[in-house]
Amino acid sequence: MELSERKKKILAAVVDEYIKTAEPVGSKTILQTCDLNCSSATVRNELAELVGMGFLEQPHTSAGRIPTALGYRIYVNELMERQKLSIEETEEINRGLNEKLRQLGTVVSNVGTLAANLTNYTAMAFSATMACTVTRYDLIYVDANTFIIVAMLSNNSVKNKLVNLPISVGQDMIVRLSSAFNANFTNITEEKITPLLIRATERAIDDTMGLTGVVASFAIEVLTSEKATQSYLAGANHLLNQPEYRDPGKAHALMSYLSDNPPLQSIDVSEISPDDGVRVLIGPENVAEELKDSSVIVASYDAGDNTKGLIGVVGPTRMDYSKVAAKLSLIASALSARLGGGSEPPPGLHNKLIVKGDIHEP
Amino acid sequence: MELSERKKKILAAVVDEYIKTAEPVGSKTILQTCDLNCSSATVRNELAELVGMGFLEQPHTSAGRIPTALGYRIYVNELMERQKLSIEETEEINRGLNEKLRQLGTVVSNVGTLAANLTNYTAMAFSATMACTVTRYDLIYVDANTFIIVAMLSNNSVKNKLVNLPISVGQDMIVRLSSAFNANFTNITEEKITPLLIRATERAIDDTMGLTGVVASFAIEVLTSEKATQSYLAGANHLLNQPEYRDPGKAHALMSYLSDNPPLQSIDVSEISPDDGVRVLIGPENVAEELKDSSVIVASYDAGDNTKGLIGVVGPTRMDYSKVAAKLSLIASALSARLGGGSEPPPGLHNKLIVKGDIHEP
DNA sequence: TATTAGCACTCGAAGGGCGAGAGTGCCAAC
DNA sequence: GTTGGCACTCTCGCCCTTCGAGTGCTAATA
Repeated sequence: MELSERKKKILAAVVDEYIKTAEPVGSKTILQTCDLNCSSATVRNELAELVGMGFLEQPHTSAGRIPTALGYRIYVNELMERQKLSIEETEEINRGLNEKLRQLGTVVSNVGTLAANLTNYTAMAFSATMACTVTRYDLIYVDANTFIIVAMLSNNSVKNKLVNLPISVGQDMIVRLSSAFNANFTNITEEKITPLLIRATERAIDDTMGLTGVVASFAIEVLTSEKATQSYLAGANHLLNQPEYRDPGKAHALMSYLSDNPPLQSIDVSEISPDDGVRVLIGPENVAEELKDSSVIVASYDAGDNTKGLIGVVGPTRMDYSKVAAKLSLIASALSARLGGGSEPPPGLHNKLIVKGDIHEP
Repeated sequence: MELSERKKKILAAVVDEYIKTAEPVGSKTILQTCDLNCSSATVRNELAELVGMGFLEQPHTSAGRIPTALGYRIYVNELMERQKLSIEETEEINRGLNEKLRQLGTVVSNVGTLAANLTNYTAMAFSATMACTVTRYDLIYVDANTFIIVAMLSNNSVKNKLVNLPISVGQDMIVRLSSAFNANFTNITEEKITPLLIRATERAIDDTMGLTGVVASFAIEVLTSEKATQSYLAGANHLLNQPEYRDPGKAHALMSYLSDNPPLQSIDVSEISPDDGVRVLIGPENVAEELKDSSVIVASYDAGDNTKGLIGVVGPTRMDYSKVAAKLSLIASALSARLGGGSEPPPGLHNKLIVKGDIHEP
């Protein structure tokens, strides 16, 4: 079914206006915002037809019109003008990214906070890594009671741990331990590190003190955590900005849902539009009951090293799709450029050398 | 001014009841909850006197009484029975701590989430570390284009970074670099690592490729980040549970304040009661305007390695002081035991060995 | 046939009045 | 010092009315 040019104009005007004011918009208001050469009566006729088609609805017989989920969908797909971010806004995002990424700590939480701040909506960040293995162990002998485990992973990140022993251990033992691990524990996934393997190694290197077990459980812990997904909720306060969450019950329900089950998990990455890297889920298009009258905008980024990340923003269906989508898209692609290919040097570091990998903190 | 035994009983009853119901409590209700051998009229007289003394107030002439900030203060200081947590509750906290600490990642955010979950209030966690230095550098040669920096800090944590070089570097250079850093860059604070020192070292080891700079800036970054404080807000949704934040404007204002300026920063650690390690700030006792009608309960823990941490809980002045204080106190001391002295082995690891320090992740 | 002007109509939001109920304050008696 | 009793106060919830924005419809018009 094709919409006439005028209907499109009117539908777009309703959505735009409703996004701004959160109140049903009437025929007169439409006349003021977009210049159609006709009277309010004509607009009313058109509005009535749009209601019939399912793009608009009226809360009460004599109120203005508000968009339905379908209406928003048409708007997002065809009608809305793709926002160009102003230079200031682009600058702001880049500045934010530079600052946030320079600070150490989990990228995920920083990105979440950043997205929330920049869009003024509640944001979630999410990242998942594929299974990986340890490619190399280094055990650093510190003193008779102390050594450091350093493990290099297949995704090029490095993990370490300081181990204090209640008894003395010779440097030779550490060396033996190290070569045993490099021989038997590299390039295997976490499940392959069995008690059997540990027992065998202990016998092989004559380890009576359980050192093998310590290093092995470190490896298991690291690999498990690497597989684990991280998620983060930021800017919950922005929810309360929106009049549709005026009812504390609703706000509470949604917020609790968001803190417990980050909805980004259920999003199929393959469905993200390839051209701008953004996906919009409007109201009932969300599977979760709690999100049926909210919208979610998601962008995916490539965090390098086998890791895919998602950033999303949650708000009322009456959301500034155009602006938020533009911002998320920019954030995602800037992130991919910084974290992903590694072709660009990370900001704020020597540019003589390509320094890859992150600083790790406890 | 001394309160009669009966006045104390009545005041306690009012606070207890109001904490439960959030509604002004009348003389009859008091008679039901605590058995005083007198009539409601007598209670009314006592109530009137308590109002006169400033411990209670009435919202309207003919409503029941609610506690004033002063009333809560007396209650917290003298009246409330120090809750003994049930075995189940203690278990729950310990289980929570074990799980949360086994998961990798920042302790701060986990502790915050845990406190929020266990108390059903909004929680904040905060930690600050004293200045520290690098005590030892190890540079691990991986291949001609790659090496790993491992730095041991004076607070016994270990940091690392993987460096990729666009050009080849010999193993001998890495060794020279390593000994130079151990000679000149250990035990100095971040400010002492000057361009001058870097230049001098470069000349000394014949480094024309800026390697010294890379390692030095890593050291600076690590030391700076170690000084930095972390803070974290969790369980924002619990705020909306409380009827006093029914008004979305209020809820929003408080939540925004909490996300932007974690109020724990301003808390003077020295004022925390030494016996249970908890401090209670009631309503107007808070300096921040936004917290004037909320209460904050804070506990401090020792995260070991020169690090002090705070966990706090924010809620309406009508807060379950007794239970929350007990829980926070337990969480804090359990945390101190685990992170602090190092006298106890961390959970879930070999108990043959004392393993200290954390696993670090990107 | 599409558009317009006009008019009656509908419905929600806002405001005022009313009754019920909870709880007090006070007084006189014990 | 305590008690029973009674009049008083104030809020909350309810219903009613009014007001106004915006519609739907119809008949006239280009």
